Amino acid sequence: MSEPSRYRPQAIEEIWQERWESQALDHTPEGSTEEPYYALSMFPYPSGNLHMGHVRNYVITDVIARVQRLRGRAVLHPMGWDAFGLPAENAAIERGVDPGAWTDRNIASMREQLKRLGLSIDWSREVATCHSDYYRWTQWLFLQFLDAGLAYQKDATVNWDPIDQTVLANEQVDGEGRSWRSGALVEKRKLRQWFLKITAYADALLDDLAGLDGWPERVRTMQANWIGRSTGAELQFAVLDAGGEPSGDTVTVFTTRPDTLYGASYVVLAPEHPLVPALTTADQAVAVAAFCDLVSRQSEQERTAEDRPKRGVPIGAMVRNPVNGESIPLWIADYVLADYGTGAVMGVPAHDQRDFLFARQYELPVRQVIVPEGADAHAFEGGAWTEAGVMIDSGPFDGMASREAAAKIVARGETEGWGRGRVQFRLRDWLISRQRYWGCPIPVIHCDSCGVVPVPQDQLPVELPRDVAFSGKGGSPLAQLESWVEVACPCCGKPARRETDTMDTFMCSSWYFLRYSDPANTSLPFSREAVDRWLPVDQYVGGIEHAILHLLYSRFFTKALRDRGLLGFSEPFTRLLTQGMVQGITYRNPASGKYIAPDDVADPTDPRDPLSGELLEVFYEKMSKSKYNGVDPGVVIERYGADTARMFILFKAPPEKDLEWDDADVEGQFRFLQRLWRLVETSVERGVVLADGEQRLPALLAADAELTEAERELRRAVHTAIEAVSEDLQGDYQFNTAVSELMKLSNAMGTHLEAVRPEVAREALRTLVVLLAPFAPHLAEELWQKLGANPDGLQSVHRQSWPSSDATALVRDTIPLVIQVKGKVRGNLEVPADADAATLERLALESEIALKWLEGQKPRRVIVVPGKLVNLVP
RNA sequence: GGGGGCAUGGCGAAACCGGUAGACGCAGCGGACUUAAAAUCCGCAGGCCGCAAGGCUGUGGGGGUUCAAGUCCCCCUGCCCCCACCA
Repeated sequence: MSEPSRYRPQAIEEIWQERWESQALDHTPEGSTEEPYYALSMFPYPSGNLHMGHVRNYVITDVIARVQRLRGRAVLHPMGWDAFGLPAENAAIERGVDPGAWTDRNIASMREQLKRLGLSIDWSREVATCHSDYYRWTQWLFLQFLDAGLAYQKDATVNWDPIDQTVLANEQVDGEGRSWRSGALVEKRKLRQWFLKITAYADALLDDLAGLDGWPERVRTMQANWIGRSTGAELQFAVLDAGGEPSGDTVTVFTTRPDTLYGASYVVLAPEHPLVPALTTADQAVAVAAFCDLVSRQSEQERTAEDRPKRGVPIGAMVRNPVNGESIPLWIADYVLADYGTGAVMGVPAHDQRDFLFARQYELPVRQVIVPEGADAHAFEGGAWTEAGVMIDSGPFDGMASREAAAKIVARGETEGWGRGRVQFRLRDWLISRQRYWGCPIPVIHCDSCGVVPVPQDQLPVELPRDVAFSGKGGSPLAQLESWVEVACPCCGKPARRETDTMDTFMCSSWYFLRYSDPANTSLPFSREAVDRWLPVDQYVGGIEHAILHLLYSRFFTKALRDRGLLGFSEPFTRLLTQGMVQGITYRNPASGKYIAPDDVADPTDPRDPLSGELLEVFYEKMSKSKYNGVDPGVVIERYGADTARMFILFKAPPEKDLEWDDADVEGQFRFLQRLWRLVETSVERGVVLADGEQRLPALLAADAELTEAERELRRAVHTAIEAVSEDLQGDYQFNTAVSELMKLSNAMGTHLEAVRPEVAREALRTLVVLLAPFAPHLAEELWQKLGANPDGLQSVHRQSWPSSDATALVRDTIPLVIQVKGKVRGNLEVPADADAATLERLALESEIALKWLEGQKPRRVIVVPGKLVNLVP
């Protein structure tokens, strides 16, 4: 016997990757009759470094794609790059490199890192949003939105960095209202900005969530909350002049509780409300001006601080409550938001906690008009009663249920002309303008004569100029490049100016999944035929951090493009899997708060600060550089191979849960793969190979129904594994238990393989290797070839078909019957598998267990669950 | 404040529709092999009592439904996530 070879992933993985690539094994079958399946990972930003979060994401999608191929589907499994964005521009500013070249280098390096994972990606369909053959179509789609009236310009209040002279995204302003880069206090500025009218689809985006039953409930809820539909009413309060007569002005409030109208003791406007200057009386002018000034200088943080005291001033005017004619004062207050509802609310202190606090502070009347059902007293103290109840002190509505009264009051308002029902959304239109260089240019031209003129389609793409200077100061480099900005108007030919804003990168990522269906199309972003063939995406996989924005924007794009006739479906992603984070072991000195690198901790069982000797806290947290708890995928692959990394990630935790990286567990996975290697090695040495005679198993089964006990056991293990793994890989993906089923099968094979006839051994080996293929593709392929008599005689294991289980192999003659007495398990009884309930009851009653525990009593009741248990209740 | 989720051995986790809780693995312990170690193989392993046979107990806490509850219902506690002066 020769020296057994060892499993050395380094020696096989890259070889197989190259061979698969040269055979175009992962190319998307076009024009095939097989049913299409689209498996998609959220594409990465090309930072240049692959981290474990990426690895987890792509490995999960890869397993899904590989399983679907084995099941006979035509699979589209693409990859691309979300390649516009600030890091490239910062690299340009800080190091003087060209953002495009910097991005392309990162893409090249990340692509190589990805390929080492053995992902079955069709790289021929790769897209990068920063390449003009892609962003040309982003621009084309923008023009579609413009044409549909879904893209428009308006003045908006934005975060303005006065030092860097640029607009910042909300995420780029820290908690103290300072720019993340310049450190300057950010100002609010009004600038003309581009928006997409996502609110036009608010109802559809909300209502269609109900049909997305392949999405996590959590994500659907988050989107629903974000859209925030609330049903209520707009009510008009007439402004009164000094003599108490209507002045002609009207204040309109939005409320979800029209039933509380009789309890309104004041009306309050946002300080920015446009009517404030006109309605302020002379004696309040100074106080109002001072208050507005104070509010405008408050930072975002101050206005949203916890326990914010509510402040306001009366502006002098009075308004009339439309339902009872009462005169009540008009205030302004900082707790009313200018950009929600009408920017005005009615103050009902008895039935709104904020109004209650405000009224108490300024000694405004608190009048209860709804009481809890069954209560007759004015029953609350210290807060507002905000639930539904029964109406009191509300004129003709007294005694009515408040829900009913709400509708009646609105109806009366509609009759009398002071109220109407209204649906309000929290969702705002999407601000897509960025005063940045490294983004997709907005393809419009501003002409003094013609106004906003779209760039003609035959002039797309509007390319980003490469000869720009990056100073990081003075706003967008595009705006400073006169040669690029100055252009003839496509309409009238007179001198005009290009739009210098670029698009939010979320624009580019809102349609990339459509482009993969038809990536080489040079006349359209995608053909209707291709997009309708492959989409919607069958399974989308990515991080929960995109639960709202990216997924909502993509849904909006899909619906808007459907209405333009560009595609024929309403939702882009049929199923969504949000994978958990990858956490690294983290050491922190609790006294100093400093993080310590694991390498600097001498003894992990007694972790000490290497400098001070203090005891360290140990916990798992999301991997990050600053916490020294990251694990480099490249290092892991170098050491254990991609297959071990894949198996570990899949086995360690269910996909949607956080995963704790643990080197010892990685070792454990490696050992498992080594065992599989030896199992096959040993079989091959015994001459058990797959190339010949495999078809003889059915003959053996037919001719020799009396298999040995070991053969039956092994076959049962094989077919149990097929059933269990198949089950784990559909519906909810349970890769962790699927891997554990492979382990069980390998354990059973370790026990029985040498004791069974070759035909039975072959079936087990073949099944194990095919089931393993989606998880550990390189090792499975290597084992597949080792098992073949002629190394080139068998096709790739990845071109096999998913095994189906043989019900006869699962049949048992006897089963262990659980005997319970009064619900407690008291023992097992081996009984014929096909025994009926009466037989089971008799066997149970005759058993020693019954004799011992019933102590001669006759059971009052006997519950028989055939195939499972008998419960004897004395 | 509103909404969503989670809680099972030393650890990661499993458990179909209510039917033997802890599969599978990590760490641990014992044994075989070895001069020795590593690797490998075999075995043990929720807790408590017991030499053992065996018994009691056990899925964050309390109650309930049921022949039977990790699983269903009510209340409580702790942790995580999202939104948040949204009228």
